[in-house]
Amino acid sequence: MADKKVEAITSRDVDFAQWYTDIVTKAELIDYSSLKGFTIMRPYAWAIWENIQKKFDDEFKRTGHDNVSMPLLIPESMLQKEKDLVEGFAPEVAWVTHGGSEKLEERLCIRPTSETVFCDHFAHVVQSYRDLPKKYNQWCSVVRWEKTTRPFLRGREFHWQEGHTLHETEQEAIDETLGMLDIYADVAERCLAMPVIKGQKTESDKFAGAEATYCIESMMHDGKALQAGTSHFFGQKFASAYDIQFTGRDNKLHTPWQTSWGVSTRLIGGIIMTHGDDNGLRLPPEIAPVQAVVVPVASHKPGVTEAAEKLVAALTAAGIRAKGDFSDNSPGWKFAEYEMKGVPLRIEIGPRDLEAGVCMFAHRTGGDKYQVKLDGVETSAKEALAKIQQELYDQAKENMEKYIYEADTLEEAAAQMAKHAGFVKMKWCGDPACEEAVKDRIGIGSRCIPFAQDKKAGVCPICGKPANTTVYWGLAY
RNA sequence: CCGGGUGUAGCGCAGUUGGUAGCGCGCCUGCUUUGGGAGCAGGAUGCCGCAGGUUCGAAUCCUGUCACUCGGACCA
Repeated sequence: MADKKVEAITSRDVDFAQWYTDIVTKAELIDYSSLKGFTIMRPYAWAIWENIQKKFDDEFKRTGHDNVSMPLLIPESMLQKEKDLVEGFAPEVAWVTHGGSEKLEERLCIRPTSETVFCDHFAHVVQSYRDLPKKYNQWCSVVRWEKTTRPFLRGREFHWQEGHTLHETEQEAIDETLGMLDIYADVAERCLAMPVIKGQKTESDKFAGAEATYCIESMMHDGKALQAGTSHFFGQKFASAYDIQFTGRDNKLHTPWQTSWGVSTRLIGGIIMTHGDDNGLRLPPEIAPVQAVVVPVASHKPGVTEAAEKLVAALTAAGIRAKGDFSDNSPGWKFAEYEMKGVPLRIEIGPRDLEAGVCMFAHRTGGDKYQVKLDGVETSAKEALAKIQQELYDQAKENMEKYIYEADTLEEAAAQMAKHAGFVKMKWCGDPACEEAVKDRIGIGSRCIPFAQDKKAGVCPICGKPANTTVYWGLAY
C-alpha cells in the first residue's frame, strides 16, 4: 500500500472529527451548498437513505400506518396554541414573511416538526371513536436554525420521517409509543448493524410538549453517543390545546391520546461513525446501495469481461445488488475506491480464475481474499453478505460494551471518561438540579434512563440521597 | 452565539518588499498497461469566496460579509 498517489483520509484514531468530514466528502456522500447547514445529498447518500427508508417504511405499513403529506408552512397563530412547543422551538424556527413582494399579514413558520398541522387536521377528521386510531406518518424535510451544523448529524434542513398517531385510550397510545421504539431498535440493530440502548429521556431532555420521551441511544466508535431515534408519548396535551375531541362509546365527549416518533438522515452519520475505518466507509449489506462489486482484472484478455458480466447478471438475478466496474481504471484503483465507498463484498475475476472456474471474494470487514467457485456463486455471495452484516454488528457491539463503565462517584466517572469517552452507568436521585450538576462538574450529560435497570440500590453522586435509578451519562453528538 | 484555523483550476496546495498566477493529482486525446490507487507523449481548465476601500496598479494592505473547519456554549 506504499506510495499511494491519492491523499489518504485522516486516520480515525488521530482525529475522529476530521476523519468523519473526509469520509462524507470522499465517499461522495454529500456536497456543501452555498447555504450553511443545507447540504446536497449526492446519489450515493440518497441511495443509502432510500434503502433505510424502505426498511422503516415496510415496518410502519406492516403495523398499520398510512403515509401522508402535510404542509411545509405553518401560520404563527397555529403554532402558538401549544406553549411548550413554541418555547422549545422558538429559537430555531425560520420564518417566511413575504409572498412575492407583498408583506404577509401573518408570518409563516417553516415546519421544524409537524405536530401542529397534524393536530389541526385531526381536529377536522376525528368525530367519533370509530375514527380512531389515526396512525399517520410522513417522510419530509424540516428546518431548524441550528448554530453548529455537521453533515448528517445536525443540519438546518434534514430529512426524516415523523409518525403522528391519535388513540382512544391512554394505554393504546402508550403501547404505540413503545411499540414504535421497538421497531426503531429492531431496524437499527438488524439492518443498520447498530446496537442501541432503549430508554427514557430525563425530564430536562424530553421533547417540548411531551409527557414522556423515549429513545434509542447508540455509541459511535469514539465513545460518544448518538440519539438514533425518538418516540414521544403526548398524553392529551396537544389534543386539548388543539381542541381534538371525539364522541366515545359512552356517548360522551372525550379527548384522544397522542404519540409522535421520528428517525432522520442522522442515521447515515451514525452508520459512518459506527462502522467506518481508515480505508473509508463500511456499509451494512442490508442497506448498501451496492452489495457486491465485480472487478474484472486484465479485462482485455479474452473472456474476462464476458465472465464478469455474467457474474453480475447471476448475482443480480439472485436478488443481490451487484455492479461491475468496467471502467479502465486499474484494479488497484477500484479496490481502494470501493473500500472508500464501503461496498461490503468485492469480487475479483481475472484470467487465472477463469481457467480454474473460480473468482475471488474479499470482505470489506477484513480477512484474506479467498477463492469461490463460479458455479453457485450466488449462494456463496449471500452467505458472505450475511456474515459481513453480522460481523459489523458484532464489532460495533464489542466497541460499545468496551466503553460502558460503572461508577459510584463523580471522580470515578471523570477518571473513566478521561481514559476514553463512553457511557457511564451511575445512579441518580431524580432531581434535575443533580443532573445539571453532573454536567457542570464533569461535563457529561444524561443520555437516557435505560429500560434495563439493575436492581441495586445506591446513592446519588451529587446529593448523597438514596437513588434507585440508573442513568447512562456521556458525551453526545 | 463566543474563540482558533482556512477560502487561489474539479481536488490538495505554493504564490517573496503590492506589478496582473503557478505546481502536483485529477480531467481530455493517443499508444502501452491491468491480481492493491499504472507509464509515456500531447492538450484544456481561473470573477484568487463575495462586496467595498487604499493605490498608477491588489491574490497580496484595510474594512465588512459569506462559507467551510476545530473547540466551547446552545440544541434534536
